[in-house]
Amino acid sequence: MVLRTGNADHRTTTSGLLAGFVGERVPASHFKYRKGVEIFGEDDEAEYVYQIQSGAVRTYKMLPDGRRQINSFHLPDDMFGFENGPIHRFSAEAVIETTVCIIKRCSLVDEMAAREGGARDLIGLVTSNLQHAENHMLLLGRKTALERVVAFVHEMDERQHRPAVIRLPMNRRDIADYLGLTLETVSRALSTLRDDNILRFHDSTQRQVELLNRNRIAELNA
Amino acid sequence: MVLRTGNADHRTTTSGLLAGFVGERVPASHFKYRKGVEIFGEDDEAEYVYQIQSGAVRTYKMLPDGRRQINSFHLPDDMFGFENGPIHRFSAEAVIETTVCIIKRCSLVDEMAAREGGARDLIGLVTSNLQHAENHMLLLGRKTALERVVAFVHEMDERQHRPAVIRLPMNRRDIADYLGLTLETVSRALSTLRDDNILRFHDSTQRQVELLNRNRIAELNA
DNA sequence: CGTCGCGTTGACAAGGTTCAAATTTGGTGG
DNA sequence: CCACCAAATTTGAACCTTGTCAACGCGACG
Repeated sequence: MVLRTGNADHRTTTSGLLAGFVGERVPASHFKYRKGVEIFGEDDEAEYVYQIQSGAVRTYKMLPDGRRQINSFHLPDDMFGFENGPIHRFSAEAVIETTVCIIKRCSLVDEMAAREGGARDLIGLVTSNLQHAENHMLLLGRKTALERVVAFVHEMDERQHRPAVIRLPMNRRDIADYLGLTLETVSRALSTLRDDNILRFHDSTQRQVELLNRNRIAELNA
Repeated sequence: MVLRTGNADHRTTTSGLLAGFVGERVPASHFKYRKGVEIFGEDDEAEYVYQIQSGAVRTYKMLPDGRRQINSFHLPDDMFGFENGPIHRFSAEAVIETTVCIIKRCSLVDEMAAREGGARDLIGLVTSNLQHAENHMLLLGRKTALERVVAFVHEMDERQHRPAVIRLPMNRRDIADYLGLTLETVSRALSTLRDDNILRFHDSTQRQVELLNRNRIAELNA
């Protein structure tokens, strides 16, 4: 089975793809959102497509009683908010202070459709999201708490290109709502991994993680 | 990679969503798969796209130790197996005896791309899968066992156009692997719904379900 | 210097899983 | 036609992983 690291690989191509448009024929502007601010809500009109310049965004769905499921985290260069229909199917919020590049959805779609191979790129964009969702369903439906947390740090590691120290922009509750757990369970799993010398924290807020044993991580992630 | 032709009943006709294409310029044939037979495997070459004529198909991913997550069930007229890349990201099996219409992936994609608005249709196809996956992540990450089973019968009810009696082609284990539960938990939840007069079984194998109170179902499904 | 947000940890509860057994059904072969 | 067996489903009981509730520590910030 091929190891698919979320949609990180597609996302990088995506940024290049978008670079070919923005500023040439598709108007774009920049916006800044402060920590915790909503970018768009479920069922809002899908007017814009977003690309992150700095910061981090969570997209999520909620149940009426407040239970929340985060679909994905978006990091610099990632696009989000692309919809086929006229309505957003989920909400988006800034996890920390975030700068985004905003493109009008209709102009992007028109331009892409007109361009040679543009349709294929758009399908690739949606497909990479679908691929991530498929992997995440397997995680949510069938993995243990420890496996989920391992998968999470692995994903973050890959998406930050295996840095010396992973920086987590989100808090434990966000991680929990992404992994279908409680924040306490996430905390305990991370402590277990720390005690097993698989990772180490580099700051007092426990948001900077060094992976001490990527082999074990990859093993546990199988 | 293999197109299993062992029990094939080979013809060349057309129906359903693809009627606009198939038989005109895109060659198609029909195949029959017996209960439990694999249609394609994860990482197989994605040579064909499939549309169900009769029967039912499950698509799923597996972990090395055998844990399984079913992404979705496909019923008559549904398409499945469409990939952007050259490789299937999951496996597909016939839940019961199933007849499918098979189209070569490359010819379908070419034809769709050439056609006016065809690209949009393809994106819509992928998007509807993504939408289902997003809803399913919410279910897997945040819903209780009873809520999941309610959501399942609701989905089956809708997809069979609210029949007098829902016919479930899949067994309890399939339902469990779709909902991220065990087959025992699914059975217990269905028994609870039966005891609460929300549904009733119409046959000895408990595969035919009558919904006695669609309002309660819709409520619980919120 | 008090408060608040965030994270960790402990004790306990509970929802779901595991293991086991009984029942039913459908299929197969004698 | 009947005996036998495998597969599917239900149900019970024990167990365990995860959730819930609470306490505590720490740093940031007004």
